[in-house]
Amino acid sequence: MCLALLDGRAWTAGELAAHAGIAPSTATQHLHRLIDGGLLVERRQGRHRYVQLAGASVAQLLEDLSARIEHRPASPRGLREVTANSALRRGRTCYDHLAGRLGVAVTDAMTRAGLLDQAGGFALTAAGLAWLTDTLRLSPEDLRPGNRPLARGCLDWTERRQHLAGLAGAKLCETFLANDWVARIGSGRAVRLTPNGKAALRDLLGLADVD
Amino acid sequence: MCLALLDGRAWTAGELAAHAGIAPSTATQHLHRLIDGGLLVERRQGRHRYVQLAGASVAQLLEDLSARIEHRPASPRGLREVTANSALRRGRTCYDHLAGRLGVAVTDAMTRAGLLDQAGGFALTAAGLAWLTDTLRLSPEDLRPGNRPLARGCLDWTERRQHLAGLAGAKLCETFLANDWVARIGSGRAVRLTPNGKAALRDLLGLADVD
DNA sequence: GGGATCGTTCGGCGGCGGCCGAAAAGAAGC
DNA sequence: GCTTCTTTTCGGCCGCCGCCGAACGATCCC
Repeated sequence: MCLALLDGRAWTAGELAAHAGIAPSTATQHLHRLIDGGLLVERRQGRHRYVQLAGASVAQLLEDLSARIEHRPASPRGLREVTANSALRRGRTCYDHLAGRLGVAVTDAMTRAGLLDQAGGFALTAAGLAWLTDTLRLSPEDLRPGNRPLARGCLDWTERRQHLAGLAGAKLCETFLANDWVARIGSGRAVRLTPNGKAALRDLLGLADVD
Repeated sequence: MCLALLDGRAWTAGELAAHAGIAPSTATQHLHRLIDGGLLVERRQGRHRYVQLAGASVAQLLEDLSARIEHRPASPRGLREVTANSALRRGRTCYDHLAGRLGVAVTDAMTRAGLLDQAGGFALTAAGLAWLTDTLRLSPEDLRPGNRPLARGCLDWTERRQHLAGLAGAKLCETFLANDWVARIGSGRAVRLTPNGKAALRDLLGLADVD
């Protein structure tokens, strides 16, 4: 259930129970504990109860844990699973930022352009901050680091490389979705690059051949 | 046992059993699992078996987990514990780098001096790298980031702020210990700043009043 | 209001897992 | 060789914990 919630969206208790293959009553117990422990927040809406990760720090912790555990690919069976899997590898959201080959490609392009510093750790450069506000038209208020860091590296589960996370990563993903540069595939966390997005990446970051 | 091992040193199975208040046979079971899971490495030496965290990434994971769990101070009882506790708060090692008020003070001083970038994330600046090699005389080969990042922030358990971790943090701590700028108190992870260290911090970082 | 859907509460079952003690194995010192 | 010390192996016990089903409550839709 935690891994499912790593997509950042709100799930109902029933969805999570079905996803995990357990009885609804069992899911209720677990969700209560996770909420009591501060890992999840709930939002009641009619007869549904939506639960969601309590914040970016919880997502980070789960990512770190899963990165350590899941080094074996769960051997997909059948055509459906294989295509779903390859879509996930190509591009997806990771909590609230971009991941997969797409996420890593954007991160690397930003690093090449001097917008990110991956040599001394993981940080947005002054040029990077200016790029977000001037070129992408993000408001500086949105990029004020509160208790969440502006930029941080998140180990990509499929690429085994770091991609951009943190506040900047979230706002970047938000912008990509709002501009229709990427679009969600179905209801999952997989995303695909639109023709618009392809052009934007080429113009803004000199990124030519992203599949 | 994991928390005890977070000091970065090697413990014997018996020490860990006594520390955790469990029977030696029980400790053996748990240590086997931790080793099988790749979290610990062992080194057999005579009739002793030393175990140690398998690396910096394990330490980071445990730090992150403990930072989420231990927000309540475990109410020290008696004079001994209070003094031990205040020593830990003043300065200690956190796996292989400096922590406590001392660690945070050094990190902040480096940030003020433009050696660290904490605004855009957490990274060593070019000036910071030069400072480590030229002023502190660290060899550039030692600071080549392999799979471990050069700099990363580690949430300080007592200060609730970030201090410098990663490769640079480890080498910095190593240098401080080698130059006798800090010295271990007893056999624990607490450290104290020596008069030499006080002078060095003043000269190198303009850090005046560290207690 | 009636029926369907979703969620929760409660009781109870089964099994896993943590724990220990006793005994044995390995290593050091005499 | 023997003793001492540390660690491991093996059974076995106990308790917790995860699981479910059934009943109930809540909500929406017709």
